[in-house]
Parts: sequence; structure tokens; C-alpha cells
Amino acid sequence: MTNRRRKSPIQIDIIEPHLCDPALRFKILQMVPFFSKLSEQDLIAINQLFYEKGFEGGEYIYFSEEPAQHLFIIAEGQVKLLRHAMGSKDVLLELLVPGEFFGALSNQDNSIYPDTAQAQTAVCALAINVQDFRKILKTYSSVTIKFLDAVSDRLQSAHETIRQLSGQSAEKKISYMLLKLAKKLGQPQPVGLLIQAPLTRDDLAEMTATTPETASRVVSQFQKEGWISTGRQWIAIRDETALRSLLEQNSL
Amino acid sequence: MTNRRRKSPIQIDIIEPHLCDPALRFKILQMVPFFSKLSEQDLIAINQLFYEKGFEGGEYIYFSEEPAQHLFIIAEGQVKLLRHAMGSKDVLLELLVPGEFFGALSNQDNSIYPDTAQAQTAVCALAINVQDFRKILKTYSSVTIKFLDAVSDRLQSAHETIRQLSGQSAEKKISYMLLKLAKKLGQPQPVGLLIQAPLTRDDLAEMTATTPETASRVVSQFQKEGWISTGRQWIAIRDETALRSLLEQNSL
DNA sequence: CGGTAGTTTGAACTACGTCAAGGGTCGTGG
DNA sequence: CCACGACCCTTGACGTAGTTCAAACTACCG
Repeated sequence: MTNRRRKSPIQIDIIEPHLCDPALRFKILQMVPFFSKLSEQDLIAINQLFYEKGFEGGEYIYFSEEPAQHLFIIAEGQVKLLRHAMGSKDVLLELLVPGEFFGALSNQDNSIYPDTAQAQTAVCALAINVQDFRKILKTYSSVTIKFLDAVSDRLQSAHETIRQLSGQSAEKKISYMLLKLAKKLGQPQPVGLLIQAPLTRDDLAEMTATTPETASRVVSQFQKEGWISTGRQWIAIRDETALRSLLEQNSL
Repeated sequence: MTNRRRKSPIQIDIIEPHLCDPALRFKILQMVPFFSKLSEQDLIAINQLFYEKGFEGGEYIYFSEEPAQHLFIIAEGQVKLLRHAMGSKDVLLELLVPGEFFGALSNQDNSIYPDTAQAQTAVCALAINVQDFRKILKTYSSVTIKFLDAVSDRLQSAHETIRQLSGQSAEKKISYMLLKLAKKLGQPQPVGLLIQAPLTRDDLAEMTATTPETASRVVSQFQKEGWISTGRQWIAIRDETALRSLLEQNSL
């Protein structure tokens, strides 16, 4: 029930789309940073405002421009947030993991989703109506403040991404992104610190503002250096230090 | 007291650095979106928690990595938020105007400023201690929610910037940035919709992940097309539609 | 075992970065 | 008030990293 491929070291639990483990719901909500300090009483009440939604890998959860009606919290699986660029490739903004939220944040009524959410793997998400979430925020001020902190962190992270995408070589951008992903998804394995996500070269390209071909070339080169191990849809980091020192290199 | 240059159409009020007009303080706080709905009583109390700080044009307000102790609200002038890239040029993340805030947002204690703030013009800012601001948030839940909305908007804006910087030609990136700046700072003038900020080609380059030379070339070209008017440290938009349609063009 | 989706590699082209020099504008001080 | 010096802007020539197009290869799935 856990394994999936033969050669690929990636192991992702198979979950039924459209079905969340009911016992999991509560655990997930407790895990979410901005609900963590609530009493069991309160959490039970909040739990009832959420409902479950399942998605298959590749399925779209919502599209940008649609009316923003729900906030989602990931219970299982991974979700990617992306924006369609007009004349060019899509841009992959974030790869989200269980416990993280996405969807309608800024809730000036009648707003729309600014980006598109797609299930990267099979996903089980907890969804809540924007109005209901607002009610929670109004009731529990501690939740609001912690949620604010979480959004602020996202903003910092986005700013950091802007910096990294700006005026950097493809090598540096990809190196940065691998480190960022490893920090979030990394899992020690025989092959190295495995990035636990089915990540294609296209995904990597969309995250780093390059092309799949360039991503492939850089990844190959890193592998030749012995810094990473790679395969179809996966990458593992062997030498984190090497990648990190590459970032700090001055481009003479 | 208002004018400054001869040929440049830019007009920026000269303000005394290190001195805010005391009458202005109150008006500014009322103007800030997240304080707008408070009673006069409450606003007076809040007003007392802020103190004034003045900066000359070019002066640094704080540096990244310093302990993040204050939240700032701009009363007069403009502030740029930037990050130093290791081996390369700085990156200009945001250009902020009166009524906008910056500084310590996410306040897990002992945090540091993630970016550097520099006065673009002479600036008068209202500063508040992080702890005091937290108190305000705990007291007025409506403020917290509106502040959350503001931060969420910033996050959306940052995501949009990432999209625009990704895989676009220099023309498109600069076109996008001009439109963004015009929306924020634009002021109708004989020369066109003037971007009311002393903006150098370097600034523009740092915002769009290019070089000053490329920025200059693109700006010259736009001028030849008759879409904009430019000069030393200023740019005015004559044909917004042309710029916008350029963004939507597919790169065939 | 065949098909689909992901990956790799090559070769040609080009937008942009880099280096360098020259010209305009401003404001400061003589 | 003029002149100098600092700063900003422009333009050219050149090299190159990275995109683009295209084809072959490989892993996985039914």
C-alpha cells in the first residue's frame, strides 16, 4: 500500500481520491500552525466547518479567475500553485505539502483566485467556505495572528524567489530551487536526500524560469559532478554543501 | 515649496527629513487601510504608540539581517525595499508610497529584517515597536483581519512579479513594470501619465532583472514608438494600451 | 510488447550581458 | 552667473549563455 515503482526511489502513499481518512482530519487540523494552540473543544467546532475533498494526481482543484470561495488545507498529497503566462510557459509558484493552506486568503468579497491549483499527486484536502473562515478569524484572534504570520512567511519566501530568479545563471537558480525543495520535502535515502515528489524537468523549468532542456542539462551536469542523483521524475541530493557554495559564488 | 527642477516634470514636495508635520500624522493613520474603520478614540490611542522618523533621500532605513524591531508606515516620500544578491546586482522588490507599511511583519520574536529599506526620496515615516503593534492586533481584531488582507495582497503582487520575471523578454518585463508603477504612482501631466518618482535606469533594471543598458535600450525603443516619454530620472506613459497589448503578445 | 510520457543530446540562432566610450543634465562652489 | 564635476543616460561592438527545434533514447504502464 506504500510502494509504487520499481526503479524510482520515490514512495508516495496511495490514497483514495475523494476520500480522506476521517481519523486524519483532526490530526491534520492540529498540525496546522495557526490552529495548534486551540483547545480540543474549539478544534471540534472548527473541524465541523471543514469538509473533505479528494483529487486525483494531475486534477485541477481550481483555476485562476474563478470566484474565490474556499480556503484549502492539504491533508495528504501535494499541490502545485501556478499561473498561466500569456504567451509563454506556465509558472510554478509553490509546491505545497500536508499542513499547508492555499486558495482564498485575501477576502475582499467577490474576489477571484489569483492562481491555479493543481494536484501534483493524489490529494485529500480540507476545504472551508471563505465566510466560515472569516468567522473563525473573528472569533479566535490568536488564530488570525498566527495566520498572519504564516502569510507573512509566504511573502518573504516569494521575495526570496524573486531575488533568486533575478539575474542569476540557470545553474544557480536550479541549485537554489533544489535546496529549497529538499528542505521542504527532503527525506534521507540510500541515494541521498531524496526530494519526495514526482518532479519532472518541466516542473523544475517552470519553477526556475528556464526550459526543460536547460533544466535537464544542468541536472545532468550536477550529476556528473556527483552532487545529485537523478532519474525519471525524481532527484536526490548527495552533496548539499556543493550546491550551497555554488549559490554564494561570485560570477567573475 | 513644491517645485524643484526645471526640465524634469517630476514635482516632489520637499520635506524636512527628521520632521513630520504633526497635523499630518493623524491624517496618515486614518488613511492606512487597516486603521480606517477605527473610532477617533482608538486612533488617538494608537497614534501615541507611533513615533516619527525622518530620512533623507538615499538614506538607509534598515538593513537586512538586522534584528527586526519596528514596523513603519510611510507618511511622506517613497521607500524602496531591496535585497542584496550575493554575487550580483541588488534586486528592487517594491517601491512604497505614503500609507503603505514595511518592516517587521511576521513577528516570531527575535526575527530579522529579510530585506533592506532605503529612502528613495526624503521620507517621513511613522514607526512602531513590534511588541506595541502586536498589542494593537490583539486588541482590535478588525485591524488584524484588514492587515492580513493587506499582506495577502502583497503576496499576490509578489507572485505576479514572479510570473512576469519568468521567461519573458526584457521588453515585456519592463513594459509590465512601467504599467505597475504607473498604476501606483501615475499622475496625469501634459507629457503623459507621469510616474511620480525619481526613477533611474538602474532602478528599473533592478526591478526587472536586467541591466541598466538593456533598460535604457528598451526605454529608448518605446520612446521611438511614441509609447512613452522619458528623461533623466523620469518616465511618462503616453500609450498605455500599446504597452498592455505588448504583454499579451504571444512570442511566435 | 507496444505506446505514451519523460529525458537526453546536438546544432544553430539570438537576445541579452558585458565592456567601453561619449554626451547630457544637474547642482555646487567659486 | 558661469564652470566644473558628478551622476545619469545612450550607443556600439562583441561574446556567450540559454532558447529553440528536432530527433533519438529510456522508463513505465497497460
